[in-house]
Amino acid sequence: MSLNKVILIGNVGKDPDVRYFDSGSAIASFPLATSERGYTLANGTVIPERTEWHNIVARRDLVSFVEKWVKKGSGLYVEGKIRTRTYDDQNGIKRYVTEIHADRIEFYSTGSRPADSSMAQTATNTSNTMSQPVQPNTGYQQPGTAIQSPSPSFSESNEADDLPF
Amino acid sequence: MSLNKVILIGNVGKDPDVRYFDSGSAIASFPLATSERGYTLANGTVIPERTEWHNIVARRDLVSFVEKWVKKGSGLYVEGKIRTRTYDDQNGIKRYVTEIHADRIEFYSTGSRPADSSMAQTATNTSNTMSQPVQPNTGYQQPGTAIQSPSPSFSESNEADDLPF
Amino acid sequence: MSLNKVILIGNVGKDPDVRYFDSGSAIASFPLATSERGYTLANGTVIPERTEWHNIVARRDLVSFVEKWVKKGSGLYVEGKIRTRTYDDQNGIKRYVTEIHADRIEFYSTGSRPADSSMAQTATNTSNTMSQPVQPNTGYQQPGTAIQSPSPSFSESNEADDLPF
Amino acid sequence: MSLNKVILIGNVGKDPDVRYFDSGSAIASFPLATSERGYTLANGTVIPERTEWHNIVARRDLVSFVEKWVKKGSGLYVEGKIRTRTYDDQNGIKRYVTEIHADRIEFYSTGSRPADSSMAQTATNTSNTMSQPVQPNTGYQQPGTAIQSPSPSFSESNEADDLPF
DNA sequence: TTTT
DNA sequence: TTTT
Repeated sequence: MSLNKVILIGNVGKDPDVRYFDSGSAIASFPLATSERGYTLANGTVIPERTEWHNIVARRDLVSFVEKWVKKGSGLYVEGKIRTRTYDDQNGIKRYVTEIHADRIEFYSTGSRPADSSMAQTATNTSNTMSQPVQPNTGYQQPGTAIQSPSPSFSESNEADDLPF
Repeated sequence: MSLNKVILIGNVGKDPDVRYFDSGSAIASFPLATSERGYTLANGTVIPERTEWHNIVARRDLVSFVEKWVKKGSGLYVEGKIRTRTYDDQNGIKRYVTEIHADRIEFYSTGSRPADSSMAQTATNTSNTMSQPVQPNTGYQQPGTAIQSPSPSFSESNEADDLPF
Repeated sequence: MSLNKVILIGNVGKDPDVRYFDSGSAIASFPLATSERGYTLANGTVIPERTEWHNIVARRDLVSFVEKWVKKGSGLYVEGKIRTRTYDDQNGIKRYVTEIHADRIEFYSTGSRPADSSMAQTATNTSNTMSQPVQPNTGYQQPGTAIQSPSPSFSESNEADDLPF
Repeated sequence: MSLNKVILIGNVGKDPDVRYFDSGSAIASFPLATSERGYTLANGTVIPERTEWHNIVARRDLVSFVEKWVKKGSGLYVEGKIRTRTYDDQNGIKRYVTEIHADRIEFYSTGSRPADSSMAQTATNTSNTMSQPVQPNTGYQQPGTAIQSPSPSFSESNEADDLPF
């Protein structure tokens, strides 16, 4: 009887941090910015642009995707849930930090070039016929794709649909 | 080029706090719980239930709606955006708090009784033919309504659609 | 530069239809009802309840989940995208049918019993310690779970999070 | 116990059709395209781009917004619910058409110019200090705005927040 | 019929 | 700390 759903489109603030644990699991995290454009009211009041920073946390299959493709500046579509965790800071004071635990991460092309979507979508689809990105971290690169309620990056994206309709 | 969207269904943790300002504006806030049911893994590991608390903030027209109808225990559907603000605590330490700024709040009946939705939906609809809730805060009351991509509580909900289809 | 996202919570209208193809692929489909509660306007006009029927289509991993667990009456959370396809009817007239292609399907308990969520969540999690539903199709059964931006039924749901936080 | 929610980002296929009724109500409708980018599978299979057309229906306050600002080519963010209605075609055959009844419509800038968002947002905010678009239908114009869980076009968008935080 |  |  509960729903906790977040949908974000924004830009990555810095290269993801990826940590591996002895258990074999891993976690990737990075900041994502969403921006509300400023405007001016009828009475002349200027409402400035406002940028919101979200702490994105990725686990399991999403870790390798993030590690391989997500960079500072990447334009992303992120679905997930809100989680607030507590920790004690250096002064022993209880602190709260709210994070978005991602269930889905997709590139969201910001409009410009007709990006090649195939290579970034599937961890298992490495031997495809598409050209690989040559200099993946040179500024604006986005293996991006349009999102149609973006299919799960790993389980469904690039599988063939050999169905009669 | 940005999207910051949150959709929650959960229960209100305590009666809302409503504050009025000299400017004439007002703000209502309350905690909302969403719960992830626990489960047991194949290997026997027990994953306990997990409850997430969200700080909901309502402004403008939503304030009077919240003040009038939302109580501890209310089952709500909330749409909004994530905002993190900072403040200095009593020790002058910068603190962060993440809130959900609501764009839409609707009652979400948790299934049981065929609740009467009309009275809770519209601030302008006070003289309707429906009975008012008598003891609005006695436990499980929910003026609730099913949600069909719930229409804005105040601008669209109970207006007649005198259209030919 | 595109988004096509649907989120539904409703009830299954009849047992799913599952079809298998020579290629090895399969498809499951079933109707899902969402209901808008009726209400009475201030002027006395009665707006009746309205039920919307959605054609849900599931593919790949979701097929076996649907086949095994989804029944007439099931309360479901469905995420997906809208797709309209055309076909020629028996009179050779072009017809349109709009479907929701599911990316995620979860049970959504309608409140009542503290349902046991584990068994319905993971196709690979059959040997867990939880009791199986005995009479899975006797009316109100729902292996259901609360949804926290429900994790992918198959790729993420019941995996252990052996992480330090 | 129901949710019927659609979120779309796409482009308008042709200028909206606006109809007025004797009752004083009005309705606007237009097609919106969302596109799934094509890709090539590992085995060489080419999956072509796929465009989905959605029938958007706007009522009440949204009508005047649509009439004034939405044009063929406009990049829009649309929230609403799915509705399928029936009608008898010229041969007396029952036909179905699925529409998206919009609860919210916002411009979604496709990246390029730093568009001025103020004028398109609020029907009541006509005397603001922002310049009005001079030739609103000359191709690419978009009064657009970034969307932060976009605030209701008419009830909340450009109101001042004269709150102390 | 739109966009990239 | 990102983008427009």
